[in-house]
Amino acid sequence: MAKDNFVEQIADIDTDFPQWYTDVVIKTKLVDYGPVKGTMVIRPYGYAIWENIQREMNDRFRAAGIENAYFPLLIPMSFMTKEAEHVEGFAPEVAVVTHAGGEKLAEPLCIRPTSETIIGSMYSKWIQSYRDLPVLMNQWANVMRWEKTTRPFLRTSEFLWQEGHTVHASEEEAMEMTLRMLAVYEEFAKTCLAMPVLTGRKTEKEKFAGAVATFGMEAMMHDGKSLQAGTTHYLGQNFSKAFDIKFLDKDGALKYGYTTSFGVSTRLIGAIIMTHGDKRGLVMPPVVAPVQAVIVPIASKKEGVMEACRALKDRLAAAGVRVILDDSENSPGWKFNEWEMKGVPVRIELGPRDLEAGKCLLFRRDTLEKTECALADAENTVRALLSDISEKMYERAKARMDARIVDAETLDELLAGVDGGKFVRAGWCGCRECEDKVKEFAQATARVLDKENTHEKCIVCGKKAESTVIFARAY
RNA sequence: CGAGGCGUAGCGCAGUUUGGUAGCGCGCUUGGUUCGGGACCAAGAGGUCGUGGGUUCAAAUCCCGUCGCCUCGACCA
Repeated sequence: MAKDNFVEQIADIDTDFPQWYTDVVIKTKLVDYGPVKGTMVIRPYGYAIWENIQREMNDRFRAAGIENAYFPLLIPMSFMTKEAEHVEGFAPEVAVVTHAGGEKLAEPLCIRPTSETIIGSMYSKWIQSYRDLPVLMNQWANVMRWEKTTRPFLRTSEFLWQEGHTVHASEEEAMEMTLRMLAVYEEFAKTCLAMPVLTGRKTEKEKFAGAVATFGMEAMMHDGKSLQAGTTHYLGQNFSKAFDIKFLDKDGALKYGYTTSFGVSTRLIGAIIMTHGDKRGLVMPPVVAPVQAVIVPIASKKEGVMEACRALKDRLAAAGVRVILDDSENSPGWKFNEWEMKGVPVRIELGPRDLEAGKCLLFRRDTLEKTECALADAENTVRALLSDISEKMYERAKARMDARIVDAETLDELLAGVDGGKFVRAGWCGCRECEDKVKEFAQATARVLDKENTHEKCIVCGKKAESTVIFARAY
């Protein structure tokens, strides 16, 4: 029984999760490492996931009146330094271009770590009147942050993302936008990624450099660690003042706009892998799966088998299913394992015995269950199965997450919680010292502020709790 | 930058203690038999042992230097 040692390697998923993760990502040919440390080469199968995410996200942006645009990769250093907190936060991880055209540049250019500054500088030119507002734009782009340690998708030096940037006439409207996009992200995670998330406001310590308030969605990985899967920022007038984004209001007064920004990145692909993956490899949520169904012919040289497979493929494709037919020379067993590893939600087995009976065999990746399906009704059955898989994947992940959120009243309880792979809900007085103390004591950080304050006392100092915080170890 | 580990065929590794013909598994090529859970047989191709120097009749192996990568910390979507 010759086996790739991959299957054996991933057998100890629970004890060595990050290693499992890296192995799965590389072996399933989602990515390769790039020549520069921390960069990734996304291969077609991996990129297809991203394209599906883009398609779904663009639908939602369109519905919110947001248009796509594109801004430059290089940002003059002087732009970055205009907003004090922003430059302080990003300076350590910015890559800088000092030479070009064989000469030293008069002003260094940084490779965008995020585009608030360059977009802000353009917005200041484009906006004059309240009639120009709101400005609602998004760009799909790559950004670069020189990270010290990297992991494919979860933390790479260069990554792909979307960054939305909006300008509004009032504080209320800007804040409403910030929260609205947070809700869009949450709904997207649920519907398209089958991924439950916790959303809420970030603490001062965890907020975006330059923001007034940051909101995030946190997803729970298999090992109980938290992954920030998306953020939205209310920037107030910090950037509009730094970049002179002013408009003449109805009352004739010149006012600064209120801006927001929000983004999700290729990290979402890592989140999918870590949320749903199992010992056999990936489990792709149907909505963003590059391949939704794979047809594996059995005894393909037997009369009529390949013809039937091709006919079935054409029918499913016509019904809007992303389907492929694996007509390679590999044995059926090999194909089963290969496509399971790649997380294809539905496998369709079709052989001589099925043909005779006028049916085929459906295998669902999430539960590993097999069911029979009448060939005549394949389109409806497969589509229904795909949507059932999506729902069940969400329900299971949600149940898993809910079961692993616990409350704590003492630091020891908190430590025990995060040691056991739990999210821990606890009271917090609101001061930075107590937040740092939790990090020091339990290596856990405040992921989000809970929607309601359900705790009376701060878990660290015992003073009155200002809010309830979800603490967890994070990627 | 602090602490560990690893560089030998495309990938994963053995060989290093005790110097003596460059090995194994997977993958790849060709031909044949197979195909309902990672098939089998046969014949092949593929190597500056990370790199520079030293010791020696002889170095993947011993000594000194150097480069790169990985894991764990500090930083982060």
